[in-house]
Order: sequence, then C-alpha cells, then structure tokens
Amino acid sequence: KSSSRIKRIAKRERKQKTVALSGAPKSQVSRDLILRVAAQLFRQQGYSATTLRQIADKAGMKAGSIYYHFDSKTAILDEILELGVQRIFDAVKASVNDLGKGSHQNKISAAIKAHLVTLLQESDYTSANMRIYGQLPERIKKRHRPLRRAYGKYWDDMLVDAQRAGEIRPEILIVPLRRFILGAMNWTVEWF
Amino acid sequence: KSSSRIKRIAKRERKQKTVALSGAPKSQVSRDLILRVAAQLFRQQGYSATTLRQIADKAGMKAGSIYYHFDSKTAILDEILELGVQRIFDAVKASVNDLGKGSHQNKISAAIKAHLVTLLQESDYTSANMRIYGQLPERIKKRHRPLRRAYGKYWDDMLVDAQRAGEIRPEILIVPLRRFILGAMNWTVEWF
Amino acid sequence: KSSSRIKRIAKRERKQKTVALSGAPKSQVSRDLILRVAAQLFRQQGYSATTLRQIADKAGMKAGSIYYHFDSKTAILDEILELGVQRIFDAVKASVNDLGKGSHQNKISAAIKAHLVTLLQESDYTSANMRIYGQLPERIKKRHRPLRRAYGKYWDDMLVDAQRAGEIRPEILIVPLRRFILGAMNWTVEWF
Amino acid sequence: KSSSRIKRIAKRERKQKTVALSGAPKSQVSRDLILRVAAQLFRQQGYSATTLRQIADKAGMKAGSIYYHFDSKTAILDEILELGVQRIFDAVKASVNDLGKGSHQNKISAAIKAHLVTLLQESDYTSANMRIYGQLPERIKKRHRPLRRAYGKYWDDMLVDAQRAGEIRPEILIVPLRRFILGAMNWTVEWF
DNA sequence: AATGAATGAGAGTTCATTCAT
DNA sequence: GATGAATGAACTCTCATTCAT
Repeated sequence: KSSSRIKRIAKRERKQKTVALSGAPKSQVSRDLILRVAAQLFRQQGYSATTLRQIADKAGMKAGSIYYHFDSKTAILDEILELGVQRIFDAVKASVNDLGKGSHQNKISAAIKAHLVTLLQESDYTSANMRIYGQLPERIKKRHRPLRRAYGKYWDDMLVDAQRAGEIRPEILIVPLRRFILGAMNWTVEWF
Repeated sequence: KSSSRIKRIAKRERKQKTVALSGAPKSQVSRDLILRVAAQLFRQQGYSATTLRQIADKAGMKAGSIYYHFDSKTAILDEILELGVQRIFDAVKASVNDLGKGSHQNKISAAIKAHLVTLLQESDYTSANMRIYGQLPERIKKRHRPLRRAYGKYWDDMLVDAQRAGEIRPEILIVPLRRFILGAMNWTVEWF
Repeated sequence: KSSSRIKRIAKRERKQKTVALSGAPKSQVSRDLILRVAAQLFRQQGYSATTLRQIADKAGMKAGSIYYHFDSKTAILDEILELGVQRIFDAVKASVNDLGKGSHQNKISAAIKAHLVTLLQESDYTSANMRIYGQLPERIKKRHRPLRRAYGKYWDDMLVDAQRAGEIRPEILIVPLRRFILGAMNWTVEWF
Repeated sequence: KSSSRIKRIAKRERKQKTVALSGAPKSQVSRDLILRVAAQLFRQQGYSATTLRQIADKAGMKAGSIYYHFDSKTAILDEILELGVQRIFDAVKASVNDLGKGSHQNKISAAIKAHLVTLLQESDYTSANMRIYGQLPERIKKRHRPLRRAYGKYWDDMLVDAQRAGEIRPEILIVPLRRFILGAMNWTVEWF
C-alpha cells in the first residue's frame, strides 16, 4: 500500500515535468481517449462488466498501457464520476454568474438550461454517472459524496433564496423539490 | 440449447408432482430463497458484480449447492427477469378482468393500481429488473423481449380502446403515452 | 480413514446377512448392472472423464444410490479391473485343467482359445482394462499388479514347460514371448 | 466459432513477424514448451485427468499464464492432435518425394521408414495421439477427421498404385491392408 | 509511451461424496 | 434400496495488475 502511494506520487511528478517541458500536454490525448471510451462502456455495460481489455481495445492500445495513464480501474472510474458532476456544476455556476443580477426565477431558469445542455453534451460522462452510481460499493460512493452534496447545496441555496423572495410557495419543502428537479432532468438523458 | 430447455421443463414437472404429494413444497423453498436473495443483490450491485458465493452466503448455503437448483448464473437471472414482468402482467390482467364491464378510464385506473401495488410488493424482482436490464448483453435481453413486448401491447390495446371511445384526446400518440405511464410508474420504486 | 474402513466392514457384514437370508442375492442385480455400465463408459471415455451421474443414469438410478453398492468411484474401478483379469484367468485355468493330460502345444492352444473367447465375451470388462489401465495413477495400478503378475507367471510356467519338453526352440526368451502372445491377443478386441 | 478461428490465424501471423524480425522466437518458446509437456501428460494420464495446473507446473509457470498462449484446454489438445498427424504426414510425403522415381516397393519402404522415425522422434505428440484419440468426445474427434482421412488416403493411393503395378497381389483389399500397416507401426511406440 | 508476457486472486462450474428421509 | 439435497474440493477460465523491455 505505502509503496503504491510512493509510486503514484513519483508518476505524478514525472507527468508534470512532461507538461512543463512541452507546453502542450502530450499523453493527455491518450488519457482523454481512455476516459471517454471507458465512460461509454461503463454506461452500456456497467462498471464491473467492463474489462480493461475492452477499454484498451476501443482506445487502440493494449491493456497494460492504460497503467501508464491511470493507477487502476477505479482511478478511471473516480475521474469519470467526478468529471460528470464537476462539468455540470461548473457550467451551472458560470451560467448563473453570467446572468449577473436577475430574478430568482431567471437564475433557476438559467441553471436548468445549463444543467440540461451540459448533460446532453457530455453525455458519456454524465450518463455513465447516472447509470452506475447506484450500483457501486459504498467505499467508492463515499469518495464522491462531498462533490455531489456541494452541488445539491448549491441548488438548495438558490431555491431557498427564491422561496424567501416569495417566488416559491412557502409550504413547499426545498429538499424534495430539488431532488425532483434534478431527478427529472437527469432521466431525460435516458430517453434517447 | 434445446436439451437444456427440455431439462428445465422436466424439472418443473417433477417438482410439481412432489408438491402435489406432500402439500409442503420441499426444495422449492431453497429455490425461491435463492431467487429472492439473488434479485436483491443484482439490484444493489448489478448482475456481474454479484458473486454466486455472495448469493449462496445470503441463502445460507454453499456456492456449489446453487447448481442443484439452477443450471447457471444466467439461469437465475433469466428467471428473475421473467418473474419481475410476469407477476405484474398477471396482476394487471386479473385486476382488469375482475372489473368486468367498466369505463375505459376505470380499467386504466385499475391497471395502474395493480401495476403499482405489485411493483412495490415484489420489489425485489421488479426493481432488479429496472436497474439491470439496460446493462445486460444483447444476447440475454433478446430472450426477454417477447414478454416485455406482450405487456407493452396489452397497454397499447387498452389505451387505443380508450382513445376510440373518446376518453383520450385523439391527437395523442399511444406508444409514447404508454412509455410515459410505465416509465413514470416504474421509477417510483426507486424513490424509496 | 479408519472410520471409513469400519463402515466398509459393517456394510459387508450386512450384505452377507442379506445373502444368507434370501438365498438369492437381491441387490446383486443393481450391483452387476452398475459394474457393467461403468465398464462400458470407462472404456469409451476413460476413467476420469466418466462421472458417477453418467453411470447412474445408464443404470437407471441416481448418483447417490451407487453408494449403497460401492464405497467410491475407485471401488468400482477396482472391481472392474480385477474382474477383467480374473475371469480370463479362471477360464484359462479351467480350460487347461479340463484338458487333463495333453501335449504342451495342446495346453497352450487351449489357453489361447480360452483367453480369446473370454476376452470377446466379457468385452466390457476386459476391453475397459486394456484401454484405461495404462493411464491410471500408480497408486491404483499397484493394487492390481499381484493378480496381473500371477496371470503372467501362469503363462510363463506353461511356456517354460513347453520349452523344456523341446516344443519351443531353446534360444527363445520366455518373457518377451509371453508378452508378445498376450499383447497380440488383447489388441484383437480393439479391432472391432 | 468463426471469430475464434480468425483470432487464431491473426495470432499466428503476428508471431511469425516477431520471429522474422528478431531471429530468436520469443513467446514461441513458452508456447512450444506448453505443448510438449501437455502432450506428455495427456499421454500418461489421459486428457481429462490432466490439470491445467499440472501442465503449468511442468512448464514452470502459473495456470493462468497458459491462457496468454492458448484459448482453452481444448485448444491445446487440438494443436497436439494436429501436430501429431501433420508432422508424420509431412515427413512421409517429403521422404517419398525425395525418392524421385523408384519402384513402388521402394516408395512404400521409404514411407514406412519415415513414419516410424518421426513416430519415435516426436513421440510426445504422436503417442499422445494414439492413446487419447479413442476416448475423446465425438465433438473433438470430428475436427481432426479430415486430416486423418487425408493421411489414410495418401497411403491408399500409394498402395493402389503398387497393386496396379503388380507389386501387391490383386486379391488383397487395400483398406484393411493400410489399416494393418499403420496400426502395426503405431503400436510399436507403445512397446517402449 | 506502449507492449508482451506473466501473475494471483477469485470467478463460475463440476463432481465425488454424504446423509437424513 | 434408493433419493433429494447439500457440501467442499478442485477445476477451467477471467481479469486487474505488474514489470522488463
């Protein structure tokens, strides 16, 4: 375990050097490719039904080569899981900020639009998220809960503000409302 | 392939005889237990992340013993997949038939109620169905398509009749309507 | 190990009682049937490719039932291995003895005829012997060496007598001669 | 089935390239080693009594590693079965061709010599063939019948020619004659 | 940056064997 | 005498992972 940690750190340093030297990250291409095909396969077949060899095949390389870019199969999963949420989160925040000052309704509107657009654009990552998250072992889910909670909190805050401003009826409970909105949006991606 | 089908049928007949004689089903108990715990695990972790040893553990037996009751892991899956749909289908048909003559709205109402009640009662089987069906290899899904199609057709017929009778607006497309109704109902089970 | 020995003895005693009471051994029928079908299967597929379930199927019973008659799969094998040699040995001895006084050539002639006739009559046992003996683990072969040696010795004695009487040329070595005769005869059974 | 055949061919080509480039065959060494020790074990213990772990042990590797070189246990068997016949076939053809023009007797003589010499040189493969072929399931034997038939036909043609030329008495039936010759030769290998 | 070859842990499965009935 | 149900050990096979090259 400890030796693996050391190796991981060593690898990271190597990578940063490469980036620093070339200006344009070289291996980044393969890395992204792996992530994308992995996300597709995870979505179609589930996480544990997907083989590293399948991923490697689709990415045009051999299974062993993946380990130059990632430490393990879970490392790929982790990154996909994070990307899926993070990209939406970023897009939503950016879109709401761009709005500057607006009614709460406008903000929520913008957030919904940004969420949906990103969802469909990055559908590999996001849809993989939807499909497989529920079936992952607790150990893995735990690592991603903070980010997911943060995104939930962001919505809750937005909705609470709107409610305080009287734009949402006072008797409505915020948390179920947020769950309903996000749930509804997320499953649109499954309709296609 | 055909010989395996013959064996399956032969086994079922033998079993029914035993039940008929003794009153108390003997090995059926183990069989049902295996099915139930397998459905639970499939639902929680997905099909391929679930081990036969896990199933056996939960059922209080050893992995090898499962093969006295089922031919393979897929055989368990197949039965779960079928049970999940069949039980709902049966309940819905029975409920609609019991109604005898009634308005189309009443029939649809009864069907919805029966579907939902069975969904929640047999939630192991039905919910396993929902969760894992999308990620199974084509080869397996193919086997279950006929039954699923038949159930869809049953609803379509019912809805078409209602539309002809003027109880559903004429411009509404039946297939998307049916998909929406079933989809909405099925995902209620995930809310809990 | 020791408890298994005790059980085996207990079983034997029980069996002898049954025989003593009924006069005509009852379970002997099943026993013989098992031996015969096992010999056939061993011959066709080899010892370890043959399952107890296959044997049981062919004998019209269930795998577990075999254990009423035999202690183990090897016990069946042992008996087949012994029967194959013993029956031929007995037939040859009887045939030679029946001859009373005769030339050595006549004796050898009679022995050959008896060996061949029995070989073809009891072809299940004898042919199983031929085919599988060479591939058995040393541990098993060891148990059957004494009987096989005894049969070899019987022939050697007969041939030595013939040689002393001048009916076999003196420069011929007996052991290779015997091996050639028996080998040639045994493989006739494979020709059909 | 067809995809597995394609893979096999693809693998062979890749390997030949490697050989051509490096001069020293790399993984071919392991492959050949596995084949050789497997043939030995199959011969001694039969096919189904032989474990992949036994093969791996003798080849100085772990059981799983075998699957880098072969698709399955049967794939190893198939190759051994083919090699055993093919090598003799090739040697016999070469030897007869080298003879150029000669009497039919000379040809047959050369064929017999080549068959015997190869039989004893490659005794692992050939002797494994002899011993286990008879006990294999029909499914496997079927795959190897064409090659075996071709070799039989080669001898038949040669013998027919000799008979037409008057070097074999006309009343002799060729097929039994060929069977006798090949049978007699093949069993010499068992004498040692 | 990538590959060929190997490994070890664990998967699904088979099978001789046991034993209460 | 025979069976149904279960067991445990061992089997073939898969797969994430490693590492020299």
